[in-house]
Amino acid sequence: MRVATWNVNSLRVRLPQLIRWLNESQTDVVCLQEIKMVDKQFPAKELADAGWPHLAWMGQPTYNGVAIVSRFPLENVQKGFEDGEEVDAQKRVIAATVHGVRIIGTYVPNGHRVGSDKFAYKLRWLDRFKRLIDRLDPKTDVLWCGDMNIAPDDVDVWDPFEWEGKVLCHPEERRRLQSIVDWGFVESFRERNPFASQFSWWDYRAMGFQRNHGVRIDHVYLTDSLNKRCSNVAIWRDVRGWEQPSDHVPVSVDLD
DNA sequence: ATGGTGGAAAGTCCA
Repeated sequence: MRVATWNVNSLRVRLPQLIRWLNESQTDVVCLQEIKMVDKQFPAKELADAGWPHLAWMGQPTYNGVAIVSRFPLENVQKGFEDGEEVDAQKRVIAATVHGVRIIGTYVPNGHRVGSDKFAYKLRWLDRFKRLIDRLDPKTDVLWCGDMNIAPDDVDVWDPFEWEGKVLCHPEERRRLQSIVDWGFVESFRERNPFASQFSWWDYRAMGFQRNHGVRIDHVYLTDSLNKRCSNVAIWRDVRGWEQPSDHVPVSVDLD
């Protein structure tokens, strides 16, 4: 089973690319972020006709929005935190079980600038997500993927000196990510590529992709049982060079 | 250089 994550930056604009990429990559399940549409706009028929009929989505006007697109049935779909706390107006979490694997897709807040209200929201959001993970069992098959908006280490940034202490790299967000990982996750890409500097996002501005000014902020985390079943991790860099690309590329894992 | 480009949506907000 191939499972992936992709921040599409508008599913309306990127739908042809999504269907093309699903076919070329033969991906079975993909978690999407930034679909940027309300629920009634979701292209369920188009995706079903293309061969991915099992769908869950949670949109909002203009911003955010997450979805799961699958060849296989989705069970126990969860939309949002569903933790009894105040409902988050920003739609950033969706989960479902596929063939016994609990798949959680997230669009972690960007945080804008360190010290801003948005950065404080990002840290609160990560604390709340940690509590969601704490309610699960690390001995079960859990896959957490998405646009994490955090570069875990300096090697995940094109210029770590330029980025030091800034949003995506600040110690406070890295510490929170690590505390979630410490619950019982392995970061699938870094586990298999200890020293590789490969990126998943490049700024549209200032020729970011052409100059390879990128960061690796899209990740797939696996519990130990799933990590043992993982035979491959891929960052689909070429997709960034397609016509009218998202600023992010897909990241996939293969589970035997 | 607090810029730049792209997307939603119709003047800005967000990344």
